[in-house]
Amino acid sequence: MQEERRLAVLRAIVEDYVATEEPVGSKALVERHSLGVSPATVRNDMAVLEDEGYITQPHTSAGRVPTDKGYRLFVDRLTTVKPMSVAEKRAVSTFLDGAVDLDDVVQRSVRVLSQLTRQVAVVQYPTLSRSTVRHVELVALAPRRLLAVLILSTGRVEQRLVDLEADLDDDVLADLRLRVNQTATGQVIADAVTALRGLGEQPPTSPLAVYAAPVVNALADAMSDYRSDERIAVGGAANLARYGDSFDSAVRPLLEALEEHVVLLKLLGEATSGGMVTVRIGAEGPYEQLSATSVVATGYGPQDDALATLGVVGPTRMDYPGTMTAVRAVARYVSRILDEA
Amino acid sequence: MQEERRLAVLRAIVEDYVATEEPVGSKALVERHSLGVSPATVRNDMAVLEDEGYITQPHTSAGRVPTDKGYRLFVDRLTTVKPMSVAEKRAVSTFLDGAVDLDDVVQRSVRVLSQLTRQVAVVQYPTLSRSTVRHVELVALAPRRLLAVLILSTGRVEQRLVDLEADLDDDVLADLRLRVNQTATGQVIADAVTALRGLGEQPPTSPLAVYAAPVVNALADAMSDYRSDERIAVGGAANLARYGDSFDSAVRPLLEALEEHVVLLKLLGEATSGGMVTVRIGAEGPYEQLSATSVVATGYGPQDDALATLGVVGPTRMDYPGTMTAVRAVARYVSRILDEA
DNA sequence: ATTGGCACTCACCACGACGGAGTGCCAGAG
DNA sequence: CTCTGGCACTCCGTCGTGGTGAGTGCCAAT
Repeated sequence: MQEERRLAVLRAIVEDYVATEEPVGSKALVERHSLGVSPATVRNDMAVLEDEGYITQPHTSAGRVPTDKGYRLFVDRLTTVKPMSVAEKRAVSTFLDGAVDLDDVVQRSVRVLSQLTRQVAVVQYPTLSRSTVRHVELVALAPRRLLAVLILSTGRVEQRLVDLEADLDDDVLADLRLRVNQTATGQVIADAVTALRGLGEQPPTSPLAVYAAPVVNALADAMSDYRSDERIAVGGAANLARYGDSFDSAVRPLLEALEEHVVLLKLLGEATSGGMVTVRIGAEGPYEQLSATSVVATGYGPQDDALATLGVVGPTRMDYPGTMTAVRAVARYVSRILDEA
Repeated sequence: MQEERRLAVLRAIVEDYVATEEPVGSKALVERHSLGVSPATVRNDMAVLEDEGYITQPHTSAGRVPTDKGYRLFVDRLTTVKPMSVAEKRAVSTFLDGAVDLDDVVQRSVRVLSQLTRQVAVVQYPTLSRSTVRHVELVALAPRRLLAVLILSTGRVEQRLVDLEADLDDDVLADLRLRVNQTATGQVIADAVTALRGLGEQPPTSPLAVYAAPVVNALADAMSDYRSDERIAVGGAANLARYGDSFDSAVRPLLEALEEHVVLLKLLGEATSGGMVTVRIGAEGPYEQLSATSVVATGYGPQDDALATLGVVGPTRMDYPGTMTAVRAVARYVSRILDEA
């Protein structure tokens, strides 16, 4: 009985604190929420909640503020899924449907997500590891230089300049193009890399010998290099301005992190699939300096295959239910678009 | 005589204010710079400078602060070119030399520039308007869908998905590819667009009729669309954290501007070439809200052809000589790289 | 034209008083 | 055993107060 009410109190505290950004006291609580008990009772509950570590008071005789542990409990057990408004849904779909290519999809996603959550949004470009090679194109740029273009099943296009040690011959180039495509097209990129390596080792007598190696290297480089060096898009940094207070403690380290894409990737964490949204609260994350920020993320990809991750970062004091549904919705929608492509 | 000293005083004020970020008084001035006159004299000079609008005092009986007009005079007449240190030069060259393709060059430039100036750096991707079409590739993705890849002389690659109204035939595709390349390759993109439009109008009897139009449209779209929607890279936003004070007045609007690439492009302004660095100070710029920020920019491109612009944005109170040389140096270096490619 | 002197002006800081929100505890009621 | 009303206490934030010091403007002297 009392246990239930205590949780209700915690929920109320979190909601009020998120809304007002100010420590919330017992009196204000019973006024704003119809808990059906008196402030004194709430005070007792709050004392217990504080003992258990779910809330603290910044100073004696100030209201209470949720701790990381409090937010955790709130997220795990107290959130009621809040559906998106029709207007929001339409906004997402119309905005994302206008995308012309994969890059555009990602960039638009960042935009919608940051606008929807009024937070900093981060979207990882779909990982290549599971994608396959659609086509390889070799284009002569100069007598001894060509451009290798790699087209992947996700629609992503990678390019590499290749310098040769001998002048190009159109016929040889055509031959090489044919062979490379025969070897790589349709393969998952991991397999394509090994297959190509084989192709690179031509008997020195073959007219291909001079060209094959550098081209193969460039392609393999583009593939494997790209797999680890995963790109991401960031948007909504202007929302950081809303922090107002706590500039040094929260905004500065976050601004720094936003430029370090490696950090961001680690922050987003492992992609989870199937509509599961991961929430990492404050110090639960891997970075000391970001102990005042939370991450709400989820995986996305065709067939809900979690090719990549998207999410938002924001202050621990954030609207978790709203953010979670927004993240989930955008992930779903992007996944569906990738399905179609 | 006095006129000269007054300018020296202005220079000293600007330098001190930039260094200390605090209003500078007459006594401190004569101590830090060997002006050879007494504080009282300096005070008289400062009174004149204030009358002429080059400096102001934030409050009565506080030190003086340069006005926009003061910075302008400083930049136009009082800056002594400050060469970069050898270490800095080497840092720029080694960092930029590692770039693998055009995108990488741009991204690395942003990084170096922001680190060098400790300011927010902005680099516009080379404009396409003067670049020529190197090659067009058409790749079948599905029976009724193909990917059009546009390769330009700058090394940039654009892609567009094309949906067809009839199933693809390999021969027709090859024919189309050939024709498109014959029409477009080597042309400046403006010309390529008109030439392609002609190609799009096939007699309905031709087997090409069904395919040509959508493909041509996609390509023309990619070209003309891209010309206006110019991309830019931004870096060093973390340096905004150094503003510390004046958060609302300076950081917030700037953060907002950084996401609006259109705004940034306008801010960078027209590309200037030939080593000329443009400085726009505070309210001289086109945006009311950015009246506390200055822009230092210059054009760059192969043969110093000002294909695009790069620069930094920062507080009006910034180290103009240092920033100008850094911007100039990076622009030179990037131009040289583009020359080679 | 420059300088030293002098009175004046404020921003800034430290100090202390005070009001108010909020708490913890206790005794009484259900 | 749980809830409630009352009460004393704590402490943050704010506001006025006065002192301090950097800096100025003006003036008479050099």
